[in-house]
Amino acid sequence: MLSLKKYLTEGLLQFTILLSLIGVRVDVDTYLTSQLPPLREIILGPSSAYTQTQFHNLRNTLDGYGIHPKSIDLDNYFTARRLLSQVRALDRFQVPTTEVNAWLVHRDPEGSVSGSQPSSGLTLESSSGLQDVTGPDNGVRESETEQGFSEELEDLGAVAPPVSGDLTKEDIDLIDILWRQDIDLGAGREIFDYSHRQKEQDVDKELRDGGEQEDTWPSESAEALAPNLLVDGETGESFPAQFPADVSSITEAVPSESEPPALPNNLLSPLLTGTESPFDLEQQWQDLMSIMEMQAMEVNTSTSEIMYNAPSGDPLSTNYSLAPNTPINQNVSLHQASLGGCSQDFSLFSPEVESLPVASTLLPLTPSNSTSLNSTFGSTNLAGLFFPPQLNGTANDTAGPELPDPLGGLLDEAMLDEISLMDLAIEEGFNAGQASQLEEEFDSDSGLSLDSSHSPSSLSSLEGSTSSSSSSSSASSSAASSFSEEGAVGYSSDSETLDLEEAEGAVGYQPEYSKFCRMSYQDPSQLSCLPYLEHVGHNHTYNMAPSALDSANLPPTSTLKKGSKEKQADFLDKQMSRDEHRARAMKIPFTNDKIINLPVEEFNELLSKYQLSEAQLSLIRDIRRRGKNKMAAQNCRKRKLDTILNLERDVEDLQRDKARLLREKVEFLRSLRQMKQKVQSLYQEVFGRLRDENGRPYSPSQYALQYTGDGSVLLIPRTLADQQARRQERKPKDRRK
DNA sequence: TGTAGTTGTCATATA
DNA sequence: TATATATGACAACTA
Repeated sequence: MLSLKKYLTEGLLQFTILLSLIGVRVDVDTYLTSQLPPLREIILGPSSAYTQTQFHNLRNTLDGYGIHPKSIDLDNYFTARRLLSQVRALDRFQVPTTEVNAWLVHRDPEGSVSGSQPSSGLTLESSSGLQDVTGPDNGVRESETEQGFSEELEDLGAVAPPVSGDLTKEDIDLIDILWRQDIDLGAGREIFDYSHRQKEQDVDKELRDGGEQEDTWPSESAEALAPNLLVDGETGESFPAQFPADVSSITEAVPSESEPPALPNNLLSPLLTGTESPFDLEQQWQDLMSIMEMQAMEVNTSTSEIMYNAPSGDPLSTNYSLAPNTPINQNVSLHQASLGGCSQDFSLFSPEVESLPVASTLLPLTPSNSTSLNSTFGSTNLAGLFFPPQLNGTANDTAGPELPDPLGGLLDEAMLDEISLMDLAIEEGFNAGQASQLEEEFDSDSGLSLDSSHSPSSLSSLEGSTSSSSSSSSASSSAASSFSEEGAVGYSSDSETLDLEEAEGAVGYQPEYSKFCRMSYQDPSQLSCLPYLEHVGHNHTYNMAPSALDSANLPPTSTLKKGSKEKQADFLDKQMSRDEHRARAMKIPFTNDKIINLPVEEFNELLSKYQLSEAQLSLIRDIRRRGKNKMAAQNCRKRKLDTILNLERDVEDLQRDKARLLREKVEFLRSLRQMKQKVQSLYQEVFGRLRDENGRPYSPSQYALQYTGDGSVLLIPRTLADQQARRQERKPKDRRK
């Protein structure tokens, strides 16, 4: 038996290692917080809230269920009070944290392992040690919670890689072996559970022998500890069941009821079978593997959430014992653990109690109601507040399956969103890379030439230059000054003829753009240094003054020959624009640069200085108009490009926001589903315990529980409950109107 | 030769 | 009304 326990313990431990390596985090702290007291009680003993014998309050009555002064059923009474308190605690909407703790396990030397074997492991020290472990974790969880969901998602996987990086070959082999072990683990979960219970019974026995326990640590708590450990259908981990503890108390309190006296284990067994019978272990592993694949795709938690939030009735999700109760993500925080102590730790590895198929376990308690309980969940009763009547009929079939509810549509919608979320996640990653590529490269084949750095204007935009100044009114003085320094587009400033005073008032353009344009005529070979400008063969110098072109393009005169001068003249002719040719032909006495860029006043003054014919004046005005329009066209194209780029960025941002909101929505829906399951189980349990004056259970078809605003639970006739439900249904409709 | 991208130009609208 | 600017559309040019 010891070897078997050791084997299984190691299996659990190794499975946890495996989970941590694949990035699955299992939150232990969740189950140790005040939200779920039973586990802490099981470990540390019952809290005062549940064990205090409030004799001064014995006459308090739970609505519809009082304590008869002559036959005080304290156990039943306090159980009912606890249930009521849990029902009242449900109004606090609670988003489950996705905190997961994993353990970086090292194998202790054999001696130490044997020394910390389960048989001698669970002592009071171990429980205190648990607190020590969970203490700092809580702090971590709180800080992570503050960071927010999206940030948490963005940080996924930050811790896990080093673990695998430290793996030795032995570790890998071990993981491989364990992986196969774990695949077979499901078949032996009953054994698992039994071993755990056996272990706990050993512990209990040891505690009794040691006599170190106080009286307030009753043996029944240890007994409750043992039978209430359930096995997680997915991980094989043992976890305490919340309700079976009550079940045992019920059987003790009401032995003469329809339920025959049964050992706690016997009570647990149907629960276990109820939990596991629907499970196809192979299917579970496929699910797990699919999660791993999703995570490998860097779809982060969203995909795993998708897996867990299958639509109602989806056997995958409904049978997924991990699903709503074991939020996982890739946040892996590693804790040190030893083989010896892991068995105790695993007992804490419990999903939330809502996952338990309470309904199915409770049915045997009220066999007389079993046929009519389905109708209990009418639209007006407590469950009716959460479940539609037409769907509640399936509530008792199995506790595991998803409860159809009014939110089914939302869930279905969520599933659709999740599908798109997955696409988004993939798409998001792609866009991120694309965006970075856009920033890094200046090449694009898009028809819109989004980052067409072939165009000098886009180059200027990518350099982060003053696009606004260029796109805005070009007549600004700053733009003009920059223009005076860098020269205009295509209308190179003739430094020999154009003084700065005249140029100051000229219409400016982007300096960077002008810089490259000047490069193009000063030294065309420099274009080869800019591959994105290589194939730009357009003439940007058609307005350039011939003198400037000469100085810029002509090789040293010493090397010139007479023949080459003609070639240079032809080259210069080709470099000149049509307007320059015309201006030359018309003998316009000033440069096109001046014609285009001078302010109107100065331009008029310039015209007044010369006696020009009508043809000349017309040509000058055309040159000025075309030149300005040319720059305007360039500005316009650049603005268009900037607009497209900004829109692209906005789309990416919106996609990111949408994905984040979808993830949050999935989280909320998951939490809502958990609460609904809890409400349903509590309702059934409370209703099943109610007895009339003759000690007979109430018929769900005739009575229903109603959850009033002041927190009390009333047992009312079903007809009345139906009426009230109809009123509640009308209210939202009226509001819509 | 066809195609895509760039640029210049025209026509038009607007400030 | 004149001027400047913006923009769609088209053509020319180049790779």
